[in-house]
Amino acid sequence: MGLKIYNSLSRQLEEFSPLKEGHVSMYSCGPTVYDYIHIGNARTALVTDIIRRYLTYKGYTVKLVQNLTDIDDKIIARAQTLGTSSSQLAHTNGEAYFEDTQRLGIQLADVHPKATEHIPEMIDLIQTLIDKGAAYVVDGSVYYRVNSFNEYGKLSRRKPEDLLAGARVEVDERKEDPRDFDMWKAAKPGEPYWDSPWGPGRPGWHIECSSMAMKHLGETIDIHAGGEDLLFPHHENEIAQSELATGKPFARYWVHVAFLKIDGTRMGKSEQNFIFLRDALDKYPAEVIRHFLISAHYRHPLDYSLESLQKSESALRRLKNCLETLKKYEEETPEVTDGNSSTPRDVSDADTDLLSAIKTMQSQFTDAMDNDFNTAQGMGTIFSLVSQINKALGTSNGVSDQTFTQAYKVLSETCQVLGIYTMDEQDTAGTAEFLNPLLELLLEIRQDARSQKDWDTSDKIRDRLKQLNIEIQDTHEGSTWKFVS
RNA sequence: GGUGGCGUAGCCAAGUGGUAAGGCACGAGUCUGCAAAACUCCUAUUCGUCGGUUCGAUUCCGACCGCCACCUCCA
Repeated sequence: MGLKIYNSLSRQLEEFSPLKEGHVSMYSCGPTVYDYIHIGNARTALVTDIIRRYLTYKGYTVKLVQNLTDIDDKIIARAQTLGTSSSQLAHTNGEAYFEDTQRLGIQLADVHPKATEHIPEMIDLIQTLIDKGAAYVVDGSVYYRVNSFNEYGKLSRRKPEDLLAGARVEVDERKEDPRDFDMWKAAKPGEPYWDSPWGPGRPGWHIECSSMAMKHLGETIDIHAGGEDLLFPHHENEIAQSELATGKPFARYWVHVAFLKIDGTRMGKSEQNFIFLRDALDKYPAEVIRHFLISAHYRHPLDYSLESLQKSESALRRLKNCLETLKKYEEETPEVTDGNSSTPRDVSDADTDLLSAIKTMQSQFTDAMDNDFNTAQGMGTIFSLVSQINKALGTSNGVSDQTFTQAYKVLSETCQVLGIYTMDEQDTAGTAEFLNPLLELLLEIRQDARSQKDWDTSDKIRDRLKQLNIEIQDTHEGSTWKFVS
């Protein structure tokens, strides 16, 4: 079964086949950098990241472009209140965006174009549209003539009369039609501007994405992603501009990510109910936040709460325990490298069972992800395998080290598609190495005390270490320690 | 008013025209000197309500109730 993607344009699940075999071009609408991003913004960025990781896992070569809108009304307004320049503010927040998303484990896109660095391309595109009679100039601003594109509304399924009936459409006497939107905004006094054939001004939001997407990915791109709020008018307008200019389909698959909610309503900057991603990252590990954000299908709303994050933390602990146990197995197993790996060895029933469970997980995980990137379901398959591995680990019923090694390999690779298991050593690793001999000594002393039933000493060591965030774990194979928070 | 979506156990959340994945919590157990940690097991005759189609519906259709979003800058 191949990959299916829900295409907002057709409102259907479609078989995915890229324009150029083996290659996928993907554009994701990035942030307007007038502030830090919140967790809701992060959801879209994360979904994009996972789609890209999965396509790569499937063997595609993916080119991902994600823009930065670094000039717009909000940036100008915010810069004024902060007493800084728009470009400085955009630069600072742009850097913060990269910092935050990378902390979340989101890989950098192949290109992160900035609007202000593509003004000539935008001017060209606007000129093309004017030449085609699809735009008109009024007082130094350029408007797109919606009436000139008869497919307008095909993405959002909005009819002209519906739009007009809304009564919330901005009234601007200078427009021929209330639906027309600006591609070039004439600069008001004091605003930053770029020169253009129509006078000083700045690009409109929609033209930015049209022109940057086409510049970096060509006239037709495979996947265009963004938050569901962008469907109208942003994406509708991108289509109108791009398709009228080129006469070709702009994007073949439109992917829209549902909102992150908080207390049942949308998390949004205007609602003032958001939580900055960086603040969340200060409290929870990146994998926990990732786990939470992908615990529901991307087209379904997800409600943010501390409780949900705690659930993710617990779930992830279960996964990590399993992975770490398997990893130890691998380290303790000398690699058999006789150059001929087909050496026959005894394969027990238990091996066969676990090996088949691993295969089942792989195919079910792929099925889940092939079904419009169903991360929630994919996660389910991962945890089912964890359960089976734990059983095998617990019973020591003759599962070979090689099988556990295989389990570790497959499980960790699968988790990495979702980005919920990083093999990077924790920053505590160095400290742990230093402390280990000391702790070994303490554990030894404690063990002596326990042998003599000196519970006071034994418990004192345990309790005092606990106060230092070091937890002693007594197992049947002796005592171990680890950091807890 | 127009458009789209959602309602599944205590909570979160997949899913299918043929009888409900997974996670968290709870409870029980294994281990332990006691704990903790870890692991195992257990938990929905039922999928908002009412009708209809069907041999059979949670899944399809209709109505209703409740919730959310977009139509204005927002991922």
